[in-house]
Amino acid sequence: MSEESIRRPGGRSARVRAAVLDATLAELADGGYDQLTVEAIVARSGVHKATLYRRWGGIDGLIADVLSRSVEQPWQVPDTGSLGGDLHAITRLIYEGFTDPEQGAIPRNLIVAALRSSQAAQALTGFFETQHGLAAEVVSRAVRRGEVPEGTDAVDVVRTACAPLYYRLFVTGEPLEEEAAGRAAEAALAAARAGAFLPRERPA
Amino acid sequence: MSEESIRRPGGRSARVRAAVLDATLAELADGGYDQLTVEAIVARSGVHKATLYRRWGGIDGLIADVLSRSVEQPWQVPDTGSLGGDLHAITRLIYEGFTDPEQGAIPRNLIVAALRSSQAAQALTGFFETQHGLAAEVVSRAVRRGEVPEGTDAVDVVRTACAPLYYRLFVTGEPLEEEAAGRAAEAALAAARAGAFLPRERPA
DNA sequence: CTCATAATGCGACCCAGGTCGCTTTATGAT
DNA sequence: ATCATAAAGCGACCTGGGTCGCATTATGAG
Repeated sequence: MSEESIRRPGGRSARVRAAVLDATLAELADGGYDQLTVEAIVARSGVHKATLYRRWGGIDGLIADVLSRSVEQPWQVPDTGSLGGDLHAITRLIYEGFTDPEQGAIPRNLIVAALRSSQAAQALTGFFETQHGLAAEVVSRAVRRGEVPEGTDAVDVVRTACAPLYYRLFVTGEPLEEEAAGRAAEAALAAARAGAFLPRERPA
Repeated sequence: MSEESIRRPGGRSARVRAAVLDATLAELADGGYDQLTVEAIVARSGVHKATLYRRWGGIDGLIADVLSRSVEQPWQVPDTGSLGGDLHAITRLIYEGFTDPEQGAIPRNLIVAALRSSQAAQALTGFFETQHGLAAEVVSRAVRRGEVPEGTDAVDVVRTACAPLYYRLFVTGEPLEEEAAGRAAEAALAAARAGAFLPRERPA
């Protein structure tokens, strides 16, 4: 949206954007969901309120922008040599990313904030599409190795591994322990091996 | 919270509560997340704004009340004779509940609304705790039948079956098809059979 | 039937979120 | 260096969510 469509990528616009995004993350870090107010961001960044509304349209657009920015920073897809190892590594990454006592609050609050706005929710959809696409690579490799049957829906394996973590964190509000993350990976692995992610043939 | 703690369960309080909750559901039905405003509910129910704030404290409390009310209406846990059949029935119930072209909007918007408030999110946690507890029965039966290994974490099987549906609907925003629901059940079944939900012994 | 009072109705009020028109600044092209 | 203009600053203003004090109603007890 507000990627490189800026007419003047020179100093000022960039500085303002950086200031606002930094302030947003900072606010997200110590504050949380409810404290993420335009006033606070304006106060912290020193940018005028009207400017923020003009460029982002409000909190929603701001969160969406933060999200789309985080997509641009790719991560290293694990490659341990086995599907089980890779899935465990992925769920562990998620687990650590969200539960780290210091840095975990930022992504956690970011997702929560994104869930609270229709506009940002769309950005979230794109975010996960990207992440799923990247992560699906571990399944493709496993198919090539013959670990799981050909025709296995790679993205669905990833979804199955990740879903329980997000489910706990953001839907049911249950605590997320390390063991739960491991189990989710284990379950996805077992299901994939059993062929649960093959295109179904009969309506059952 | 606001269950039977009402001092005057007689006509008026009950009428007001019914009117407000009905109006909330109605608003949830046709409107959606963002249209769920106090003004709209007040206008539709004929109840005064101040009354609503006094009794529920705002939209958050109202949603929480609607949620806790829906918990009281228990559902029939399926018993098809096999774990696979039961899990499929459960995910199908969820699928139909949320995707029904007419009635589906209400629970969908209700969850979305609940996700948007700290207070209602707590009510959601209780809601899922109850649902999980009920649904876990199908796993307990399967353990007794010897379908899955003894020691299997029943609630975790249920979580694994349900998580992908909620994940799609409320986190990633992907569409939820019937096939995806079936696959989730299938995956949970396969994983349970393979012993993925046994207490782990070694740190792996 | 009467009465104390819980609960709602009512409207004025406050204030934070968001908008608007204008001014000022700084970017990038000439 | 100059200049047209995109973008940010600025403050007044508007709107609507949320609160307060008081009047009114209806409930349930005696």
